[in-house]
Amino acid sequence: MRISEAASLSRLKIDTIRYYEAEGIVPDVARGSDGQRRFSSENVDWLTLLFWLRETGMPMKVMQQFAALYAQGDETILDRKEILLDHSRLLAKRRDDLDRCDEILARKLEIYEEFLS
Amino acid sequence: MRISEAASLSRLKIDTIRYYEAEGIVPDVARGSDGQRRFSSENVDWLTLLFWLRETGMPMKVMQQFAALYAQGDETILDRKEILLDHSRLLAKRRDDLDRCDEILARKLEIYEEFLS
DNA sequence: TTCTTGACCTTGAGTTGCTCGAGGCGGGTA
DNA sequence: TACCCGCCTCGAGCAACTCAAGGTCAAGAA
Repeated sequence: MRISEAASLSRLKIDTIRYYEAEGIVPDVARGSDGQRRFSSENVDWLTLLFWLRETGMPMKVMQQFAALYAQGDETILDRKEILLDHSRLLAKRRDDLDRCDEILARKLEIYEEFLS
Repeated sequence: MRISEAASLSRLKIDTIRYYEAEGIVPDVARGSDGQRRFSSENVDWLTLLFWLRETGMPMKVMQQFAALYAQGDETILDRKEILLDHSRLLAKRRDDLDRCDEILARKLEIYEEFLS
């Protein structure tokens, strides 16, 4: 498939996909005889993973590491597992942040309500 | 208190506090006779709120709006309430994102485990 | 008293991660 | 044939910091 379809499936924007490819975090994107990118469903799965990792705060540098490990093949699975476990710890921290912010908002809103009544 | 104390209490970095002030989202920071900033505990409360809003993804533009409303006084409380309610909807969306990403990570890790065993 | 240290100041440049605009190519339709 | 559409590359622009350079001032050591 072409880039627009890959974009809507992965949720990444077209520009972002091209940028990621330039940054070397999307391996093996084929090109048609017209010079346009052709994405396999494997590519799309990868892009989708990238979307979620980035959306939840993984830095580019880590994604680059992750992609480099992926490109090296199966013997790097332990390292990749470490990266994903680290990220899931980050997710937990983010959830705490959200809770904390929710509390603060609730308190502020309560004060507003008091004022408005 | 001085900027370093305000920073450690609010969790913002010193540079970020100065940047925020320059962007007009920290109202009324006093200066001592030495030209250095002096923060009141009100200032720190405000900075802390900014920290949590930003940490959870509120854009600068919205924070600027929010700060401008705050500076105008009590008759803007309804507008400020709207902004905070919007933000709390954003928090809910973020929580969904985290859950979604958690699922994806769990699935990936499962595949890794299968491979490793 | 002079010297150094440390916290603060301003200004301007650098960084990250996109995002957009300009200009160009090739394939399908009116 | 003319046009539109989706794709391409390259380079600039943007948001939100972050850091480096160079300067002031107060307090304590030599």
